[in-house]
Amino acid sequence: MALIWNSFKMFHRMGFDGAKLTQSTYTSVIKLCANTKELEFAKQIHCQVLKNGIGFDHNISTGLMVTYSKCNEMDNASKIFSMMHDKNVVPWTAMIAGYLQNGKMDQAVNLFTQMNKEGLRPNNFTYSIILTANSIVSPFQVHAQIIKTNYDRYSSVGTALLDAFVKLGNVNEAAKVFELIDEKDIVAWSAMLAGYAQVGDTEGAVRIFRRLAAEGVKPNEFTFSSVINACAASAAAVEQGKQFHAFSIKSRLNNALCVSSALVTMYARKGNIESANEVFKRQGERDLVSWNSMISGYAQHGHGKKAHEVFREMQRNNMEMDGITFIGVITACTHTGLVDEGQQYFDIMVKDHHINPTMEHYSCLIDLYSRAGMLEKAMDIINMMPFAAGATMWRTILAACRVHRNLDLGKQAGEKLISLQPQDSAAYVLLSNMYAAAGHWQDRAEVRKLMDERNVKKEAGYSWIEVKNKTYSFLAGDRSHPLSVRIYSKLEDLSTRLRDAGYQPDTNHVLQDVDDEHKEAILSQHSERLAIAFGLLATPAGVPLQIFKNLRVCGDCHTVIKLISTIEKRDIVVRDTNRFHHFKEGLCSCGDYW
DNA sequence: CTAGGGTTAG
Repeated sequence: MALIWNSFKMFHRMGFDGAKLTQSTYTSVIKLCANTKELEFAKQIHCQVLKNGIGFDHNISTGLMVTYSKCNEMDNASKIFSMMHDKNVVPWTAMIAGYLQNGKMDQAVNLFTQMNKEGLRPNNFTYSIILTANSIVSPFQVHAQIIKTNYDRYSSVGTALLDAFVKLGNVNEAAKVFELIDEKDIVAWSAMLAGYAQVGDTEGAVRIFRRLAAEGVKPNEFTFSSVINACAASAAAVEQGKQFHAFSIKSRLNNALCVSSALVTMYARKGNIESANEVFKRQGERDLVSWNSMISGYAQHGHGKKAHEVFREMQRNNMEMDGITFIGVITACTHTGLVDEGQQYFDIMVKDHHINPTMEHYSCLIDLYSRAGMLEKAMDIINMMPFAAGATMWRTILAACRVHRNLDLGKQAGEKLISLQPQDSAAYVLLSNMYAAAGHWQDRAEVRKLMDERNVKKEAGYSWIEVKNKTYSFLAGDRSHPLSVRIYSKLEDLSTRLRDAGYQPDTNHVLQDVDDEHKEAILSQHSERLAIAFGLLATPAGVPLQIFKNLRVCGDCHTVIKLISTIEKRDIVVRDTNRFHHFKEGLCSCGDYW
C-alpha cells in the first residue's frame, strides 16, 4: 500500500517539476488506479489528459475504462469507449468485462454480438469473460463457436467453459472440457475440484487432487479450499478432510482465509464441532464468511447458546452481517426451541440491519414455529409473507403436523405438497406416517395406493459408520454384514440391559399396522441401532462413535441411544438429515427438542 | 491495455 502511495506522490512531483509526462507514464499510473480503485485520482488524470492534449491512445483510454468499470461508473466508461476510433479487440473486451462486473448482462452480450458483427474476432480473453455471463449465454453454444478457434485448449478459456458447465450442474460435460485443456494451470485444476465439490463427489475431487500432485503442480489456497469443501460432502469420510487439513499446514496455506473457513465448515458438517471451533479460534483475521461458518456450525449442532455468543462477538467487533448470519442464528434458535429469540433475530435483521428477508428467512421462521408446535403461527407467516409457499415450507408444516398430531392441517399441507411435487416420496411418506401414528389405517392405505399408482418409490432409510477409514452402512433389519450374527447378539444383550435400566419401547414410532410384539422387533432393528451395535463391537471401549443417517432419528431410537451412551460409557454423535445429536451420559445435546 | 478458479444457509 505504501509503495502505491509513493508512486502517486512521485507522479505528482513529476507534474510540479515539469518533467515530461509521457504516454507510458500515464498508462502506468492509470493501471495503478485501476488496481487500487483510485477513482478520484483517475478522474484527475482524465482531465489532465483532456487539457494537455496528450494523445488519447488506446492504452490510456482502456486503462481509464477499466478504472471506471471497477468503480461502478459505467457511464464514464462507456463515454470513453464510444469516443475511441479503430478499436481493436482489447477495448471491446475490457468494456464487455466492465458490464459483466457491474451485473449488466444484457449490455455485455449486446456488445459481444455487435463486436462479432463488425468482424472483430474475439480472442481467448473475450471468450473467458463472456462465459461468466452464464445466465444469458449457453455454454453449449459458445463451446461450438470456441471449438472452431481451438481456444478451448487454452487453460483460461477451458476453465471458464468448464466452470459454466459446473454452474449448470453438468459436471460430466465440465470434466470433458477439462481433459481437453493442453496445459492445465492451477486455476484449471482448482476449478475442476470446485466442480466435484459442488456435486458432492468427494472421490472425483480426490482423484483430481492426486493427479495434480503427481504432475508436480503446486496447490494454492483456492485448490485447498475447493478440495476441503469437497470433503464436507455428506458421504465423505471424516479422515479425508483431516488429511487435506494436514497437507494445507505442510504447504503453509492453512491460514489463508478461504482455507480456514472451508475447514470450519468441513469439520462442522462432519460432526466435529470442536475441531471446527479450534480452527475458528486460530484464525488471525476473519471475514463475514468465517463468522457465518462458525454460527451455522453451532446451529447445525444445536448449540444455540454458542451460536448466540459468536453473534455477540461479531457485534462487538462491528462486523457487518448479512442474511446468512441471520439464517444461522434463527436456525440455532429453532434447534434449541428458543421461539421468541428466533423471532427477535428476524425483527432485528429487518429493523436494525435493513436486510430484506428472503424466502429462506421465512422458511426459517416457519420451521421455528412448526417445531415448537405453534402451527397457527406458522400458517400466519405463510399467509402474510410476500412469497408463495414452496414445497419446502409445506413439508415443514406437514412434518410438524405429524409430530403434533394436527390431522386437518396436515391433510391440507400434504395435498399442497403432493400437488407441487407429485413424484417426491417425502410427501406421501409423511402423510401416511401421520395417519399411521393417529391410527387412521384407512387414510393411510389410500395414500399408499396413490403412491403405488403414481409409481413413487420410498427412499430407504439407512445409517452408516466409519471405522478405520472404512464406511459400513446398514439398512433396517439388515443381515448382510459379515459380522451380522455378532451384531444381532450385541443388540439382544443391549436390549436386556436397556430393560434393566427401565426402558419401555415406544411403539408409536412404528408405522406399520402390526401387533405390539412385532413392533418392538422392528424398532430394535432400526438401521442406526445396527450401526451403533457394530461400532461398539468394532472399536475399543471409550472411543466415541459417529453415526450418519439419511432420514431423521425416530423418538424411540433417540431414547435408546441416550441410554446406550450411559450403559456403554460412550459418547455417540448421530447426524440425521436435519442436525447433529450429541449423546453423552444419558443426555442429548438437543435436549430432546428436535 | 482485456481473462478464467474458492468459502457461509436450506
